[in-house]
Amino acid sequence: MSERPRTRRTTVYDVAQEAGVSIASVSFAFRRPEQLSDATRERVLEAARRLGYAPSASARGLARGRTGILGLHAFDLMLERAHEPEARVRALRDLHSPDLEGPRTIAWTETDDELLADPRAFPLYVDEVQRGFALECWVMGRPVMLSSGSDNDVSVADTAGRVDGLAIFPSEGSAAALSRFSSSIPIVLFSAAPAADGHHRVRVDNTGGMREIMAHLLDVHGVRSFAFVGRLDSWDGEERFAQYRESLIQAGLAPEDEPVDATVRGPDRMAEQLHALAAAGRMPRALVCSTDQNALAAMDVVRELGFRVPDDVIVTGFDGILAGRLSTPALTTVRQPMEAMGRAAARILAGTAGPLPEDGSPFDAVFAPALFVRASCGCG
Amino acid sequence: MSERPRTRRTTVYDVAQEAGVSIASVSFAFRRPEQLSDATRERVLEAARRLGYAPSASARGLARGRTGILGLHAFDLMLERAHEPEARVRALRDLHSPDLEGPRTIAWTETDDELLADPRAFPLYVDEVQRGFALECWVMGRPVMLSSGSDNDVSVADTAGRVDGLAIFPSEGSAAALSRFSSSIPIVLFSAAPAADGHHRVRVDNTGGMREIMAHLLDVHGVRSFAFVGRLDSWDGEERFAQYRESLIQAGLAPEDEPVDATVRGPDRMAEQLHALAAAGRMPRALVCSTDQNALAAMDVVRELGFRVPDDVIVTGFDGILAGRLSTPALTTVRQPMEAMGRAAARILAGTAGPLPEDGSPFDAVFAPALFVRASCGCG
DNA sequence: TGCGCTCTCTTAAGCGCTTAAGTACCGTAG
DNA sequence: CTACGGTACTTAAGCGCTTAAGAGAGCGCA
Repeated sequence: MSERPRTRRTTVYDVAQEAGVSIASVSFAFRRPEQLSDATRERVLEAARRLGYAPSASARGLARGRTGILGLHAFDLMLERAHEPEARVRALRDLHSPDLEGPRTIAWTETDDELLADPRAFPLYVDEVQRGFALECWVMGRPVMLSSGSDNDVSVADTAGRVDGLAIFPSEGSAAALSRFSSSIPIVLFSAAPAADGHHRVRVDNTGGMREIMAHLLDVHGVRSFAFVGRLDSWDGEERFAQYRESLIQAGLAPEDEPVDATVRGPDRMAEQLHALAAAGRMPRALVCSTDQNALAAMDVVRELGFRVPDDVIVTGFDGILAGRLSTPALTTVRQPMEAMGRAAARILAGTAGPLPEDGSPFDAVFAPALFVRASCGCG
Repeated sequence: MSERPRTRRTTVYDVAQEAGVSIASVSFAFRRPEQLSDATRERVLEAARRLGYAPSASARGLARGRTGILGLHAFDLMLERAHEPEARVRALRDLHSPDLEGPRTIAWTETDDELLADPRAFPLYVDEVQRGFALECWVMGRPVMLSSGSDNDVSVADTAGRVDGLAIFPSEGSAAALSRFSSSIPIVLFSAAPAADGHHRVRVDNTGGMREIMAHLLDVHGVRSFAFVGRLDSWDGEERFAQYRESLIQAGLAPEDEPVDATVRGPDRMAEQLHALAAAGRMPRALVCSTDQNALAAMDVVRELGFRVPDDVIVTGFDGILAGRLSTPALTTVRQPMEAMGRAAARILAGTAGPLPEDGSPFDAVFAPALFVRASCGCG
């Protein structure tokens, strides 16, 4: 441990003794100041200040039955991110090994900088949503708890036990684990399948967004050969792929049955598949990607294969993260109102989101995205 | 309220009854699995799963004497940010007024997008530090609590009562309020004055960083007329201004006594002062700014006055935020290893930062910054 | 057969608050 | 002088866990 022996925490008992009152009066001094005479209240507060009294949130939470905290949970956020720019993993380990000691200067290299300030690693979709969530909580005067963990029951239960309400970026198998808790605390799932589990939903209109992208490519650019890059392991991915296919069918084109697999974890199959398409001389005119991250990765691969973007191959994204605005060419995409979605989740959990639907069903807040036409499709 | 009547929280008693064991066994099933027979443990866990049991963190925290959470607190972060791009304030209010209701689509305008995705508002210095802090906590398997509030005693005490350790971006008057708690929980202050209060410090080498900037301007560009833009309301500001003056004196130049005041709250006096300098025909060759945010604001004003950057006036920053890389011209600045600093704070609080200095004094981790020469000084 | 040991599980005492209910006191009305 | 109501404060019972200490069963061994 890095800490010297600490003095026992100051409690209500200490303050009560110091101020010559009962512990109830100490509690009242903070929670119901109007119930005490000015003199007593001041005496108590002064004693508390003198003793460095910090009321135990655990005790308060236990007595009151709620913690006052709203939580935002992401499954394995760390791992997902650690794997992406492969170098990140190294960075994490390195920071673990050298012990910090005493007052000393910690050197820092440019390599680290390039790594740490990479907009392709931060801020991503979750970061912007998280920011909205946190801002809204602060406006309400509530602290926020951010957690990340695997989607096993224990981890989820543990998180659920710490908060009055929980917003979650769900993972593939987590829905079942989550529904279990929505009877005791409100749960908001971002971009999750409709469920009879009683949890609320905050999501973007994937169908509308994808329809806009496809309309732009079909009508403005007259594209007739497509491929979809992404995964079907999330509700967002499924909806986007479904509308992609729908749009092609409407246009009289035959969509493929499977997307080009763009996993961000494990071996990258996307490059392999794009290479295969190129080798077969069947590289499509447009790559419609499920996310901006997928799109940026796809652009790299496509260029590696000797194609120019957008001249030879058009690439589009989905989400509207900062990195897509900064890339060359800038990414044509559909932007989600991420901060607003985070805020909405917080308000739903806090119970300040307005009346529930009449029929007693949970909230299902669907946000409209906005098309941003930029250079990666040949416009702008 | 937005919530339907919720069922009472499931407790150890419920699980114990369901599984036909004592409450101690329920606790052991989670905390000391090896002390139970496989059969019993499974029976308990199954019952817990069936009942949707989420152990109360409040009760656990009370019984154990610690919460397991590390906290990061910023004073009035909201206000500070709300004031900066004036429009943000409006954005916040607007999001409060319209009630979300039932399943419905929430429209979203381009105006909002331009506002919300502005890199000059996010990510800033605190965001990058916060990210490092959160990542490190997650690596350790701990949740993070983020809070923001005024620097009155009650707010600080309240936050301190929720966590096992607290990292803080201090405000001007908060030091006194904070030192009071460092005897009961470890406290890390970012960029704070040395203090005998027993709190730890994580900071950047302001002196070294400013010396590098000044050497570059003096030696490479031969600048002989300067002004410093910033505030002296923080330790960082003080140190940077002090070294700025020192460098000028070393170069045989006479520094001014007061910086150009670049407040981000309340009326902006910087524009006024720069206008005055320009009117007097005394606009300096280089504006050395205390932060990147100050520098970006200064560039706006300088250009408004008809000067070109860097041709007429050189502008430099400090921090290395993303917005400075994206501005035109890109900002010559000194970059702090913000993520690493956030990580260091988390490790110090968790007690995994290595042994304390022999003499029992707290940690004082000083990070070396790195000079990034870009276009705003005429290089790059 | 009895003793001690291990393994498994239970009993029960808190942890530090909040709060309903109770008490003491004072001023005023009857 | 008593009755009464209001104010200011105290008493004491939890809230749902953790954990030290204890109990009981089963086992090996003398």
